Amino acid sequence: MQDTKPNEERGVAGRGIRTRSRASIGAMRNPETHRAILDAAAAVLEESGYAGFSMDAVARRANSSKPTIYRWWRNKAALIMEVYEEASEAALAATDTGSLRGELILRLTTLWTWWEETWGGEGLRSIVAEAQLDPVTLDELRSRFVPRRIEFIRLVFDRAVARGELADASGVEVAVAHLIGTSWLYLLTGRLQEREVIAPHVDAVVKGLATGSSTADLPDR
Amino acid sequence: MQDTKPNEERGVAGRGIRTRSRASIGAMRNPETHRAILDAAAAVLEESGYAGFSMDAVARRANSSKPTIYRWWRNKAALIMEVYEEASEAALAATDTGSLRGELILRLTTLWTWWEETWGGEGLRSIVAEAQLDPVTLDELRSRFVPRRIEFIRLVFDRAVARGELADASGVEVAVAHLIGTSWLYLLTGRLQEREVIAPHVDAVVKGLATGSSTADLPDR
Amino acid sequence: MQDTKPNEERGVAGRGIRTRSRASIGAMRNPETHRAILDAAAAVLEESGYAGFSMDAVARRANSSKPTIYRWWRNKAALIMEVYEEASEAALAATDTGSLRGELILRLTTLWTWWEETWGGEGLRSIVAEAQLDPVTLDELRSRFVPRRIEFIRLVFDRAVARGELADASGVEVAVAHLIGTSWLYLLTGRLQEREVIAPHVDAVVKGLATGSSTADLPDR
Amino acid sequence: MQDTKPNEERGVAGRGIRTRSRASIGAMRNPETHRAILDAAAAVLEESGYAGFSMDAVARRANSSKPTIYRWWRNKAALIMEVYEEASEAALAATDTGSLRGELILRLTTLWTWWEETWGGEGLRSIVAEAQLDPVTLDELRSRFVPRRIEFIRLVFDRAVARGELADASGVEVAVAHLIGTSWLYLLTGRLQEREVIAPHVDAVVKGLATGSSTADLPDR
DNA sequence: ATGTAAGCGAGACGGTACGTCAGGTCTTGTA
DNA sequence: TACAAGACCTGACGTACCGTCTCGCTTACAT
Repeated sequence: MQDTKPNEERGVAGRGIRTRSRASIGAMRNPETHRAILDAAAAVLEESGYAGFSMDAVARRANSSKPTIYRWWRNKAALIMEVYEEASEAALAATDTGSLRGELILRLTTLWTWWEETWGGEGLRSIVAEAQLDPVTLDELRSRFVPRRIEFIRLVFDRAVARGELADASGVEVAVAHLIGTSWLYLLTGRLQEREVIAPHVDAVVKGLATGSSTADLPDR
Repeated sequence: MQDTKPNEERGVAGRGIRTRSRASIGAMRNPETHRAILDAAAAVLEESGYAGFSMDAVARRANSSKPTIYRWWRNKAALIMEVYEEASEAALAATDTGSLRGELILRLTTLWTWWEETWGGEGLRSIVAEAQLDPVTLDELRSRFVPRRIEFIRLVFDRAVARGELADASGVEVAVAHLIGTSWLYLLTGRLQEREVIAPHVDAVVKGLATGSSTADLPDR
Repeated sequence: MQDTKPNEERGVAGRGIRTRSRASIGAMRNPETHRAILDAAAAVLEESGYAGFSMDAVARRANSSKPTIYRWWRNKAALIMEVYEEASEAALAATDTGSLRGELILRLTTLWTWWEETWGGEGLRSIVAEAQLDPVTLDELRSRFVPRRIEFIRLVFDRAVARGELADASGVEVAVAHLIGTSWLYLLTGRLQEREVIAPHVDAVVKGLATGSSTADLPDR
Repeated sequence: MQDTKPNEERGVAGRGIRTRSRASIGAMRNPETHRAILDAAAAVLEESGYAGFSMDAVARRANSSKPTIYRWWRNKAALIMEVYEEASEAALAATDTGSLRGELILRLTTLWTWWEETWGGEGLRSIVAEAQLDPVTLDELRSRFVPRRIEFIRLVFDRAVARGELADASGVEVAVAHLIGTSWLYLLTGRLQEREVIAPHVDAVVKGLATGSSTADLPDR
């Protein structure tokens, strides 16, 4: 995730542009190439968005080649997923504010802001869109990608349970789906700037959990 | 639905005043062709899904032609939106079971089932994916398409208010976003078969509304 | 060929643009419409050349409609042929300078100049190109159109025979084909500005005819 | 012929000095594909003529693809030109019968026959027609294509000069234009079957050259 | 030290779809 | 019945991007 070669000869140009092409380093995967491709992918997403994101553009930008990209990533979606996960982990560091509500609001606000102000949102929009085109990618999205995003929110609830703010973890499943689903909805419909809806949603979630998750007293239809 | 303007905008003035009459007499849009194209679009979605949905395929299937399709619909997304809205209105007729909870569960279950068992889900997935590719489509999605979907759920809450089951409409906004967001999340990640999550989500929503929407007693971060 | 309606209400705009649309004059062919279409065809050729010459453009320009054009002309080529013949007759009036050589040079120079400085050349280039696309048009070109163009040159030779400058008309066939063929070659390859080649060709023709057309003294292979 | 430059120009320097080596190693143009496309182009011309000649048809026939064709040929005209030049060189081999007249008649007869009995004529008709649609193609026709065709005839005259049958090369320019122009005229108007006109034209040319090209004794207009 | 096998760049390639253009026909309602 | 308006089908255009392939260079590592 970090360049570990201290003596690398990367040019001055910014992210994703290798100024000199370079050949193989032998019969092993070249980490510099790998890095350059990920950086280029991020840069292309940043500059051109999903609509302008083509494998050719990434290869050109990375001073690499399409076959090399396809050697390491199954397809466009896999590449975007990797670069998204890497960047989101770096950008969305853990927080602990001591209260469930505060932490959720902070976390979601940070997320929405990252989505809107970097290529992050474009990245996730790309992943979702690509997944609609290919069953394998959709499966990858469901079984691997989304669970990790869920974990990102779920941790907050786990901490609340640990410190006794929540009695148990029942209802957390629903709460997380509520927050993730709503966030995606706002992302995918271009409404990320409506940041003021975050607090009400968090409040609804927190209140729902606080009063217990029993549904026994609810009238059936 | 069924905006029949041939690609450029009609006048803005509403309220029954046609700002400009049709520029001339002459051949009118052929409703049979219109119908055939919509039917073909649905059929292609059904048979080939979003990945196999091409304007060529629709034109071929409708015994029509690409120029004719593009005369009436700006792009793929516009066509799918129209056919989706038409079909969803027909398939998801109103219900009234007398209780907010029951009605929401019924409505969502019906929706998820329609999505999964017809081309409906494929249609919405297509619309969302296409919107990520084109700003104009995204705008159309946000400003026209989603509000109508929201209305579909909101009506249920309005009825609950009318019959006194809910004190007021505060919090409905959040509740609707919760349900729509969650539904989209499950649709877009291929988890529509997990129908058992519907009830817990509805319960969370109903309970949240029942106990009032005040957040004054919630601890800030 | 001329507008014969003195009280017509043509606008001020130049050739080929009817400022107001007008409807049918009943169950007969409307000569004004006919005229407007021919004028529009010439105007479109002038402004956009063969590449930009479309039936839609002509209809629009004439404030007429495609069905009306197709009612009177079989296809694009037929329309261009008519407008070309009309204009060429008007532009290339007869001449009589008293000598075969002088008359041929004058006639050809006038023709090349008309081709180059008006839409005339574009018109003939269009006709030739269209004829390569459709056998019926090619037949029309061979059996009707070209003979008239040949006549245009042949007359000069006939006059030379009449005044005794030529002994007989033998060899005229070859001479005419030589001049027409060369002119077309220069037109179709975009070399009309090389006007200085006209005289040498005319000289070759005149000399060939003057010395008799007998080939008896020529060595066989 | 067979310019294999991928659409943009190579360096201008000629004479065996490659001004720039290939930017990189890597996959070379596949000669089989190149061959297949040329063959397919000829086959489509043969079977469907110019009217039925589409890039789609060629791509389909060659088991290739449109982008591949457009990678190597700027447009339809460029493709037809290459295939025409290749085939005409193969079909119209040099001849030497010892007399100017005999050689010209043989050469023209061979040409007209090849035009009429193979797709050759259709090819040239296509080239001429296409050139009327696009200025760049017209320029290519004038500056490169036609000079080569002229050379084909001019060689005959050069040989006649060499063996003393002609005093000098003056007048050859006119003679060649006469023969090419006439041949094109008969080709483009669908009169190739009138092979009997060849000899008179050749005779006119030969006689004109034999008696010198001086025009001093000709009366001016 | 040397052969081998992989990584790599360059980019050609087949395929599929895009959105547009033009030709020529058909339909509608007006004059 | 001629006409304008324009909808319509057909078929081709030239381009974009996908993911695969071939080529020949370079280099680590096993021999």
